[in-house]
Amino acid sequence: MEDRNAFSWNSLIRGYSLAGQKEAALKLFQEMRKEGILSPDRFTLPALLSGAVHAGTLDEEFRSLHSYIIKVGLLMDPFVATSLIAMYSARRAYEESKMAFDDANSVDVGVWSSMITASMKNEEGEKALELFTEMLDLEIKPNRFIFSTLFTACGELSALEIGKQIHGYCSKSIEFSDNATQNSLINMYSNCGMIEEAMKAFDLIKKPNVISYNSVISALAQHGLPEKASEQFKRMKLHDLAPDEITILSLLTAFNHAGLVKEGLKLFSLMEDKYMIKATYQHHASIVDLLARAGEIDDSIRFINEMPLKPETSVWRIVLGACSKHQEIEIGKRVAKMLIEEEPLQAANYVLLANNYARVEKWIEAEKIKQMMNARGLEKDAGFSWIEINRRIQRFGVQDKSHPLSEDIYKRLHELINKIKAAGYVPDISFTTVQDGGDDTREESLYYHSEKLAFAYGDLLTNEKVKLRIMKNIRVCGDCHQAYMHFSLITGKRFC
DNA sequence: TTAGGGTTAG
Repeated sequence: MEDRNAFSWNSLIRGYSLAGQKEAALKLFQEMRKEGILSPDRFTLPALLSGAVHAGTLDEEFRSLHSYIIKVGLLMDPFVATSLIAMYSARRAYEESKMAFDDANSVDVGVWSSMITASMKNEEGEKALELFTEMLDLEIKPNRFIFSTLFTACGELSALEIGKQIHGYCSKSIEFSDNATQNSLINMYSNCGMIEEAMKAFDLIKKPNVISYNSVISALAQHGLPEKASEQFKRMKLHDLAPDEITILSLLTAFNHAGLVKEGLKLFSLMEDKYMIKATYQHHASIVDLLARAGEIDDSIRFINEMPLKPETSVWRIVLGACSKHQEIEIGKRVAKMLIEEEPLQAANYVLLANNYARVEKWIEAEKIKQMMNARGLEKDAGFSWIEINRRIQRFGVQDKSHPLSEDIYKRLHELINKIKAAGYVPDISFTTVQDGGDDTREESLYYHSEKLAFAYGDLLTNEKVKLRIMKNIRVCGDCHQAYMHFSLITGKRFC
C-alpha cells in the first residue's frame, strides 16, 4: 500500500491477532510505533488484544502493554479497558483484571460486562452478582452479555430466587432474547434443580442451535432422564443440526448416570462412523466411568489399556473412585500405588485410597494413608455446601461454626438426627474421614458434614413445605444422601 | 468497509 493509515495497520494487527499469531501482531504493533508518524490509537489495542481472549500464558509483553496503555492515557477508553480486562481474565490473572477495572473507573456497560465475566472465571459467582447490584446502583443498563453471564452465575450458585428475579428483569428490559442468553437460562434452571423450567426455557427458543440442544441434553442427563435426552438428540438430527463433541459427551453422561452401559457403548461405537466426530480423551474417560461406575471394573481397565490415546492419571482416578464404591479393595490398592508413584503430590490419590479402606472399615490402613498424606504436606480440597435462603447465599464447611445462628443450627441438627434415628436412619460410618477415637467420635463427625449443616440451617429458617436447594462443590457423601432422604420424610421438605 | 464483553460438558 502506498498510503498506510492507522486503519490499515489496525486491520492487519487484528487479522494476525484473531488468527492466533500473537507474535506477528505484537511485532506489527511495535513497528507501527517505530514509524513515529502513526501512533497507535484507541482501535489498535482492542485489535491487538482481540486474539488474546483465548487462554494463554501471561507474558511480559502483555504486562508492558498495560503500562503502555496507562502511559498514553488509553485506559479510560472503554473498548481498551474491556479488552484489557478480558485479556487478563483469559490468563487467569484476576487481580490484574481487577486493577484495570478499578483504574478505568468506567460506567460503560462493556467494561462492567468484562469484569463480571472475569469474576466468574475466577469462580466468584457471588462477586459477579455483587458487581451487578453495583452497576444497577450506578444506573448502568445491563445488556444481553451481562444477563447470560449472570444466569451462569446463578446456576453455579444454585441461586434460584435471585436467578428468577434477574430472569424477570431481563424479560422486561431487553426486547429480544438471543440464543446465548436463552441457552444460559436452560443451564441456570437445570443447575438449580428445576428441570421443568429448564425445558420451558428451551421450548421458548425460536431457532435452537447446537448449544441449545447440548444444554437441554445435558440438563436431562443431570436429572437422570436418559430417554428424554435421547429424544432431544433425535429431534436435533431431524432439524438437520449436526451433533458435536459436546452433544455426544452429554448423551454419554446421561447413559452413564443412569447406568445404561449398553446404550453408552453403542453410542461410543457409532460416534466416529455415523456422526463423524472423533472421540476425544473425554469421550474415552466417560466410557471408563460408565463401566467402572456400573461395577465393570475389569472391563474399565481393559478399556484404558486398549485406548488409542495415552491414558492420563485422571482415568485411573475414575477407576480408583469406583473401586471404593464396589469395594474392590485389591484392585484399588494396585491402582492407587501406581497413581501415587506417578503423582505423589496429588492429594486426591491418597484421599481416594483412604476412602477405599474406610468403605470396608479398615480404619488402621486408612489412617496410615492419611498420615502419609499429612507427612507430605498435602491437603485435600475443602468441601462446602451452599444454600440460598431469602435471596441470600450461605456457605457451610465441615464443622462450621461461623454463622451467627450457629448455636441454633447445631441444636436443630441434633434434633433432626435424633428424629431420623428413631425413624430408622443408621449412620454409615464407612463414610467418615478417618481420625482418632472410636466409633462414637466417628459417628459424630458425620453429623457435622457441610451438607447436614446446610440442611439444618434451611430447615431452621423456612416454615412451609419448601424445596431446599443445596449446592456442593464435591460429590455428596453417601451417608448425607441417606440422611437427606430421612430428613425429607420427617420434615415434609423436599430438597435437591 | 476498524472497536469490547456472553451461551453448552468434564
